[in-house]
Amino acid sequence: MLKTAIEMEKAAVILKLLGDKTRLTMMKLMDDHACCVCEFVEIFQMSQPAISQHLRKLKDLGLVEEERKGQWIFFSVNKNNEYYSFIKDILDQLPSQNDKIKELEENGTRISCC
Amino acid sequence: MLKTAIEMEKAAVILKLLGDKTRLTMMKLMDDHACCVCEFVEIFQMSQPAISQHLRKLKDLGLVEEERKGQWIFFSVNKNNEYYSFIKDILDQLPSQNDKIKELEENGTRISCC
DNA sequence: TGTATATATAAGCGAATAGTTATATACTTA
DNA sequence: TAAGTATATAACTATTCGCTTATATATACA
Repeated sequence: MLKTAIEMEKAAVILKLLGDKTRLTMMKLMDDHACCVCEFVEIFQMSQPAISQHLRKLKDLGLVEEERKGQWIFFSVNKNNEYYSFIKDILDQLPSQNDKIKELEENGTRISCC
Repeated sequence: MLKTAIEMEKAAVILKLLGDKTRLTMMKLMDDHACCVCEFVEIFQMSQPAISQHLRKLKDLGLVEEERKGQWIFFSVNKNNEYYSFIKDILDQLPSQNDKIKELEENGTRISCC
């Protein structure tokens, strides 16, 4: 039953990562929109390294992917990840965080993607 | 949007609790079976206080409920909890842990409930 | 090329976490 | 009531975690 053990382990690791309010909100946002680091800095009023470190943890597990667009690097949920459906079921039960994107747009701090 | 904020916060707290392999497995087991502390001690080969402390955290959040039956206290998932459906969706994606109960029965260390 | 902006990484620190051992409490049964 | 079993709690410890500051790297543009 090695596979079972590994899957419980993996599930626990994923849930632990999602068990942080900042990362959870980031994931919810990135499931709908590609976001860059500076947007998260604005949204969470948190230092840039702190945001980068959260994203790195998510990336290390394959939960998010990045795409550079010039100056910016856009992060989004990696929907090809083996565990995406597991994560998606969780994210779908969370309240929309789109108001945060709207705020960025109103502030003029939204980085548009193209 | 206070409610939204509270719910994200609560979701993160729940996910953090589930983000521990021992607690996650306990929850999966307790979703199907009422279990007592000494069974978990046997299953996880972990000290009794360690198990009690995990259960206390789950109980403090209202995720599990307990029922004393004589000498033993049986713990099970609290299906009346406001967030049960959130948790259930997660548990349903995990591999069955019933083999662990079967092992107890084979060892003669399963405490039957009545 | 030089300066500004965006992001990543490294080192360090305080708080939280998961386990331990020791001890207290509660129930069972002889 | 005394001894045994089940569970809880307290105190302690090592590790992990999330953040900070300082610095490095990468791109844009004048």
